[in-house]
Amino acid sequence: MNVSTNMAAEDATLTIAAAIGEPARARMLFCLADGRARTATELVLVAEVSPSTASAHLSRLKANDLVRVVIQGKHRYYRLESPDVASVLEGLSVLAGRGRATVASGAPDHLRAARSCYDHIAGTLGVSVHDRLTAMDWIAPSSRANDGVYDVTAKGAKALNALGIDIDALRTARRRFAFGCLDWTERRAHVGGALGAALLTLALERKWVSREHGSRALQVTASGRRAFAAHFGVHLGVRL
Amino acid sequence: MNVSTNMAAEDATLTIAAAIGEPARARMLFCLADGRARTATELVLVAEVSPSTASAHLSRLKANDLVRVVIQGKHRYYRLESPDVASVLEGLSVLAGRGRATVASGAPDHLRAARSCYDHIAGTLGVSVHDRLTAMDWIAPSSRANDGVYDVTAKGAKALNALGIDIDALRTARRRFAFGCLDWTERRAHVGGALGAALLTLALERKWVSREHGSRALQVTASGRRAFAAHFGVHLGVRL
DNA sequence: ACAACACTTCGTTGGAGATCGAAGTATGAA
DNA sequence: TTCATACTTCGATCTCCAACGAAGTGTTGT
Repeated sequence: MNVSTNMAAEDATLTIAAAIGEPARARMLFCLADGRARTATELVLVAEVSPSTASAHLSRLKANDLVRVVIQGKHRYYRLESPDVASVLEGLSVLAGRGRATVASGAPDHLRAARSCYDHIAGTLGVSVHDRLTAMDWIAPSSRANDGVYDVTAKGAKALNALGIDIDALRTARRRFAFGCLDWTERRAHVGGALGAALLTLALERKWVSREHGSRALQVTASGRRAFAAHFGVHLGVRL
Repeated sequence: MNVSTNMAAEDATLTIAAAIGEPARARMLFCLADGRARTATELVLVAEVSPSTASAHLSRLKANDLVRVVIQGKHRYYRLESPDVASVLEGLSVLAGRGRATVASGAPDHLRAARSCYDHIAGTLGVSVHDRLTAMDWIAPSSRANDGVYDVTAKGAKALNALGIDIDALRTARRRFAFGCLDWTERRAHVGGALGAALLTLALERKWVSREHGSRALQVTASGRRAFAAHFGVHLGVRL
């Protein structure tokens, strides 16, 4: 039983890796890595293959639980199945980058500083926000330790509500409320789940950050710089 | 420049994924995931291919910096290039396991509890040891924050030396002294690097844990249970 | 009802790469 | 020296799967 389950697990793992390791599929996945959903036609364009070929690729990605699809009228919206997929993608790219580009010192600065991971904020900005939220006791590891899930404290709920985040609404969402999402480049956690998504949405709405076209990079605006300092005590130095 | 580097990075990442996503190569990598080195012939056996085929696979893995080889006489010892490779392997297997086996609730218990990751202790045991070492102020994040690297405190050096770990020797080793190695199953860090390896070696020597044949699982012995409690304050309950 | 669009399914083709055996190099052992 | 072992390189198959176009299903708009 031990060996056979091991075999099966290795098999499934290998299949996942193979699914990622094909140019057209990889392009699609990287395109979805910012957490936004795209139609099949949009993915046809980034994959640079015919619609029929793209369709085959997408159904394979779906079969392997790497993407999830929601049908809306005559459009099919594809998105990553979970933030974990984005994390693994990032892990692989760290491995890929280490060989020759150690000189370049990790990711490009604008990507290190702030970027989206799935639908929340990652990079040094994301990690800093996570750390401040923890330090200020706005969020705390949930009762069941070791599973990386967070709860919002009473103090945190008050403060976040004041910022315009409806904590109660978030709690009733079907997805995990908040969890520590591992960031490969930083080797630290940032806030994922419904709360993480709400924070990114807030930051985009208030124009604290803006998405860079066709990239996961986030630009922190001048007002955003002030806002992160005022609300969270996160000071984005010019360093790095 | 932005787009082109993005493309190149995606290309490299995709190549890594493809390298893992081939049955024979995946079997080799999983075999090496416990951090021990094996000869090419041993890997021929686990890959279940001819020597010539295995040779081609190994040179590809080497070209992609997934494994490193050290030639010793007429033997070639292959080992994973870094703990990061093992981590990515684990990340992929978490993705693979999530689809159908959510019912089985993550990894098998004996793997969750204690296992080797590369050459250090992972699983709940590894995470607990990491947390206790931090809580007792034996290790602390190094001056350059956010890079996941740890230093040993004076207090920690004394205590670890008393346990038979030669801290000074570890410091002169070419590899990183200690860092937080991300554990996908636990979503928490355990101690990696030279210190992590030394801890596993110590635990094996003193028979606190024993390796399970052909698996990364570690069996905690009765005396190990007592030792982890006495030396580190890690109490391995019967729970889970 | 009909046309335009968004995708998928099917059947065929083509090419990359996994495989092997045979032959070659290097090390160690008798 | 000679044989055996450990591993690689080379050249030739062969298998798998990505690719496409053509035809199908389903949805929206007019």
